[in-house]
Amino acid sequence: MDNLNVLDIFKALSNETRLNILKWLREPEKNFPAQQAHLPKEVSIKGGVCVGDIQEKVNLSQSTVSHYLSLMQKAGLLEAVRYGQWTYYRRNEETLAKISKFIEEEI
Amino acid sequence: MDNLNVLDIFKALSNETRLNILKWLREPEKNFPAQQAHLPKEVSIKGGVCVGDIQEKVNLSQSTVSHYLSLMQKAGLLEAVRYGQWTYYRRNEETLAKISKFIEEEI
DNA sequence: ATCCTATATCGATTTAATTCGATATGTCTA
DNA sequence: TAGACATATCGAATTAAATCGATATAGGAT
Repeated sequence: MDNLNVLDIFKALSNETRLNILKWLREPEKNFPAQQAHLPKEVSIKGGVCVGDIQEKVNLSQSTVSHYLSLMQKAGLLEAVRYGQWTYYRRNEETLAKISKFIEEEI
Repeated sequence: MDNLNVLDIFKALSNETRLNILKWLREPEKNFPAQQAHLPKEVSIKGGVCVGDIQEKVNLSQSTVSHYLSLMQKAGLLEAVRYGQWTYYRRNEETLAKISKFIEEEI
């Protein structure tokens, strides 16, 4: 949570599926039709999509997708919110903005 | 030369030494004292540093450094200018700018 | 307590990246 | 043309990433 772990971020971005996940999470409603179906109306995890919905879309094993999401979270690209038995992942815009700035200013 | 090869770019950026090389090439005169010592005064390869000077600084084998530079060039992060027996590598600012924009707008 | 479902972790296998020393290529100089 | 450098490429060894199925954990429902 502290400073950017630039190497882990670039490693996480070096994979087509993971890039797609990030891209799709820009517009969760559009890309994940069943989005937040498990949440009661009064709860909302803005921009969050659960692991199962993501897995269905990427067509890789459950363990692989879980691993990918965990990698991205550790790199700071995603944040996770747990609701009941579901984990909702959403973009961490702060890191995305920082890494873009980092390329402009420090690389 | 065509469009961004985003995956190759991120892979190239996923390595500390390669990141350092890019960073150092922002200020070649400062980071490579012997910079362009082989060039006659009337020739200038703006921002370019030869493989040997880079190798000396990173302290990896000649073949590894050559390979790194080639990777970065193929990814579009560097461009190479040959002068005599030397190859001068310099930053390709266009790609750097594009990748930063890509993160902002498309990931 | 038991079962079901969602997600995480483990262990193993396959595939890709790192890194080297040796060799090839290309250019300059004598 | 031969030798000396600078750089590139090759082949091999080691290390890391990708990916899976199986199993563990944790919450919800009966």
